[in-house]
Amino acid sequence: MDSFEVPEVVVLRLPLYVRALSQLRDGGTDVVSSQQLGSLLQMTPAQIRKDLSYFGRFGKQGRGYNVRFLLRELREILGLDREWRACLIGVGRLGHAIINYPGFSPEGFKIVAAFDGDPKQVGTQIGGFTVRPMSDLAETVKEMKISIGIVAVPASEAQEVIENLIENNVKGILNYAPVAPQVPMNTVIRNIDPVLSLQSMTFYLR
Amino acid sequence: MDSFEVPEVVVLRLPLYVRALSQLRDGGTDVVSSQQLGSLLQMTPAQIRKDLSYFGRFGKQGRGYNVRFLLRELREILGLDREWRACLIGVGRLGHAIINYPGFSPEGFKIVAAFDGDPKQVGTQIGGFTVRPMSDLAETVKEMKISIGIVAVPASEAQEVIENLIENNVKGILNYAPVAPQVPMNTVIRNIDPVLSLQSMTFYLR
DNA sequence: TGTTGGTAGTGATTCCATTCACAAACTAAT
DNA sequence: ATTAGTTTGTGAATGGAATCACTACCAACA
Repeated sequence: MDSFEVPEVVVLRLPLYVRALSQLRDGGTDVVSSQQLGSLLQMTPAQIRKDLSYFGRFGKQGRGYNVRFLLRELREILGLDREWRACLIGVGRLGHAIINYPGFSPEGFKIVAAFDGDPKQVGTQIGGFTVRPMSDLAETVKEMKISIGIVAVPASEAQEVIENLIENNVKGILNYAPVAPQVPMNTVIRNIDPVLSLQSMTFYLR
Repeated sequence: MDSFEVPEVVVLRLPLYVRALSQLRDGGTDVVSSQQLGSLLQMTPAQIRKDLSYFGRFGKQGRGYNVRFLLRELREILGLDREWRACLIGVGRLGHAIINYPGFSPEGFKIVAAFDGDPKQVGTQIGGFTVRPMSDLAETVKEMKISIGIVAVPASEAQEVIENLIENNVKGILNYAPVAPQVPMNTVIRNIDPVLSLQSMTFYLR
């Protein structure tokens, strides 16, 4: 698609629209205006309309957007109309929490394998999975068609693990380690780092 | 300070500098140039210099920045030169993981109390704390000088819990619930939402 | 003590995102 | 039909952030 002409900030906002639209649909709303959506999401109607206009014309003048239709379109644009298979690397405390997190699978993100570099962890049972050694990564990724890697290893090992994933053609990385890993341009990385969030928050709290 | 003239994006980057500088210091580096820091953080030297210039003049021309000095200054600017006390709301799986997460306290963020709305959870022991009922929030926040609330309750309860915190003068919220809560302008909220991250990632993976 | 190489700080510039504002188009009611 | 009231989609205008490019400055060394 013409992914390159769409500003990244816009792509980052699309999931917010998806979530809001899902709520509206569940609440029985059939049609919504950019005005209403804007007040729900605390943003200007103009921004919503402009964002959507990058991808097509989804609304009806004088009326608004059909909730179900727009939702379906946005989910397709984001690639959410199919299942995404992910593997977890690192089955410590954080890894446990991730594998048991109930929010992923309803949204189509399925963790299908767990790995750990520590031989003591390998073979143990976690959340229905047998923990695999890192040496199995290549084979498992290929066999299970894994396209996303969720990294929950200590900071010191994160870069190495991520490089390992990338070598095995995993192009999406969700990184929980408190580092800012270097990745090639064709891979997509998202960092989850609560400490960074807190550290910028305190600036405004002093 | 003159918090209002500093763009928020700049404040969001300061913690990245803090982290990189800490690593450099631990690695024995005394002086670093914006060039070096830039290649470490994957950003342009000019941006780093401009960012820092909002707060003062920390470098020496022809030489660079003294790592320890700049680190100390940035930590002070961000308010990281003191301890921040936080409470956790919600002691389910996610809450457990948060309370046991070892990354907070080395950075000066101490969780000092845990709450839950579920009467069955109240009184149980978790990570060294006795879980308190929500009715104790006001008193505990005041007594323990809590300034940050970490929200790990189901989406349906998040808005209410957050309003409760705000009413009790907690002005910083770290929200793990998959919602975009509405907060007054004088409170600072940061959302941790891995599903949103994944949903924007897939756009580029299709 | 000059000279070379390098770097910070910063106004000017460019680039990009957001907002504005309006024509076109739809609804509903008279 | 006509009209009044909405709302979209979008070019134009605005606003703000990133980059450029230059000056002032520092260190090292011949």
